[in-house]
Amino acid sequence: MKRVTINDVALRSGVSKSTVSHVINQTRFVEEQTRLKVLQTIKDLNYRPSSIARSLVSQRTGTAGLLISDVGNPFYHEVILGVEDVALANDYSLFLCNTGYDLDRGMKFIHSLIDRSVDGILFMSSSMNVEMLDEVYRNNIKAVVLDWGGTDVSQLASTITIDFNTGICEAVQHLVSLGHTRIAFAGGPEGLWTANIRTQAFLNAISQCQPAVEGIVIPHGNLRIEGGYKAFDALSNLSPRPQAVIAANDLTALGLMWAARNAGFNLPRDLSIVGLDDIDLASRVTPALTTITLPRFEIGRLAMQELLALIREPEQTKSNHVVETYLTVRESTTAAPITV
Amino acid sequence: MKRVTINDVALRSGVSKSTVSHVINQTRFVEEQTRLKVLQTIKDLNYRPSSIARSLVSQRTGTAGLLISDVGNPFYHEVILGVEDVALANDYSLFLCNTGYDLDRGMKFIHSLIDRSVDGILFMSSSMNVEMLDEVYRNNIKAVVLDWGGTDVSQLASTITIDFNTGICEAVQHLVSLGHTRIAFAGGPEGLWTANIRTQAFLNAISQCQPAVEGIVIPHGNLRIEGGYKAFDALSNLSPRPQAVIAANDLTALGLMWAARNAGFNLPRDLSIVGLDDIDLASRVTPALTTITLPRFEIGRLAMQELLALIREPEQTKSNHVVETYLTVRESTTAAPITV
DNA sequence: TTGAAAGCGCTAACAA
DNA sequence: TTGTTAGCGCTTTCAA
Repeated sequence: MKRVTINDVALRSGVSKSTVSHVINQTRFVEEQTRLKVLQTIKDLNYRPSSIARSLVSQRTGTAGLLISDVGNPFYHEVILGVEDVALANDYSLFLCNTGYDLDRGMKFIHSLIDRSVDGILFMSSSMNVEMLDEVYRNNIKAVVLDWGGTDVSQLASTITIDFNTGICEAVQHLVSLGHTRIAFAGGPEGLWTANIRTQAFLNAISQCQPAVEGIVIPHGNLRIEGGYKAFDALSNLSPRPQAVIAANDLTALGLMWAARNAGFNLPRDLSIVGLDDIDLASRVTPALTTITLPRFEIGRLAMQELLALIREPEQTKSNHVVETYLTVRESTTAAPITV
Repeated sequence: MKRVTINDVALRSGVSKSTVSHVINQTRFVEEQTRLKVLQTIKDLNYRPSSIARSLVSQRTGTAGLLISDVGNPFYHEVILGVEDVALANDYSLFLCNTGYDLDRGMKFIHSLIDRSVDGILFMSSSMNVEMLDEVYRNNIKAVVLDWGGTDVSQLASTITIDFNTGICEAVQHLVSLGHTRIAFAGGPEGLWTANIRTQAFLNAISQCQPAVEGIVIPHGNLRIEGGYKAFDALSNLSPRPQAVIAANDLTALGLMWAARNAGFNLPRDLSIVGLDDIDLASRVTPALTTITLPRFEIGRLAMQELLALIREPEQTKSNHVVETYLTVRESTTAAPITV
């Protein structure tokens, strides 16, 4: 049960290895008759070239690493699909590297990817650092970094940043058009960059888009459902209570929603809620969640496309893409009660 | 910026390639002094052996394919973590292959994995078929199949099956001990094997564990939240209405829960609900969902361990593992109302 | 129009 | 105790 090699094909078709190779890769002219014979033999023997051997000579593997904090995070789900979509279409295979928010584990993965000579690495994990990027760069491996809050890495990699301002601005305008004048924002954990950037975008949106509106930040969330419960308590204690709230992510929004209902609220009448992320669940709860959508599938595609560009045109300068967010209106927002 | 090779190390340390190789792999005795010198040079040059070159000679890549229907499916989340856990500990890297329930796409992935000479493949996708398995087998690649409903494949691969009977039996007993005598089961789509096996397990549980209980199957769910809504309607129309329901999966259970609440039910008093899967969300909703737990992390670990065993001991016979499920009691089940 | 041969970076049998 | 050398399966130059 030995592997069929190019030699077997050559021998069986009475030609040399190089002819077989050229037939396969269409890399020089081969007489039609011999070409057909070779092709037939390949079929007969069910021959498939070893990409290992190919990689050794071509110095390219057709593989990339996908460094990600947590596959289970609904945010990444469609991002991964987008990445994979482009990868598959370009005959690239992806190594899954789930850091679990652990830097050491991340470094282990990076080394393993370097050893395996991947052509590129997609950094989609907050649990990365410049050291990793440096090491990757020194090994001449291309990298694309998604929405990282750390120091400037544009010398080492291409980057993709998500612009929360556009979406949050739309959300604020939407709420204002519904008559809301006090809008709360249920933020994430204080130390977390990905959370801070969202809170900041909210404050920007208020001052830039609707300076007349009063924006109230409810801090210390945790970007999970329980955080939404707590945010609801905090919100309830405000006086006067805001009738509209934008959450730092959809899970927080769902937590708010469920806590509000448990407190006897009629939704959306008593409280307009806007999420952020547009996870699967968002459109499937009742009332369906109005939320700020991140085009995640497109982000994934873009990231992989950029990586391929970097790999294929080594001279190409690294780019910094910005992806905009936008509001998706569903049922969880409604007109503010009329104040008499 | 050329890659550092074993030759560079050999030259720089004034020894031969083989000595360097033997130092690295500890595969024959090397005098302490030269050993140290080689080690030092490796550090100085920051040398890392190319696993591509290694694979070419060893005929082993240290890679495996993870064929999965949908990374976003919460069921697979912890399974993946388990797989990865064992993989990383054994210096194995995983190729992510997300079939998206598409057989053609699956076959494309299989071919790509064969070309890349993976040592083994984990089939965790309902969208597979025997043809794939056959092709993999013919290429001398090991395979482990998780919980597949198709024909017997024990000649081609090791298998892991999930035993729903144990968990569902426990659930039925739990409900009976709470005083319930009519128990509904909200099933999945009719054609789907993974759904049928669960319904069947429910019927078995009734007849084997608690034949005195009346079991009512509500068919045609879709294993999603909306399916739970519909199941609630169906359930409401039953007369007398069952006061306890087991759902084919957690999402269905959540749908039931939310529909019941929208209908003004007081939960769990008016309806005891049991889920199946124990997804993350299950413990975080209110009331927290009593559910039948699948030890998913362990399933993942087991699958990868079995694959490694197959790879490392080619003589080993393929095994068929059975993993048991069990009940996790939370808040969504309570005593049946006393019938006067 | 095709073949021979060198070489990608490594391991391991055979020599010394 | 270590070095020489023949591959692993392929691509690609150079020659014919």
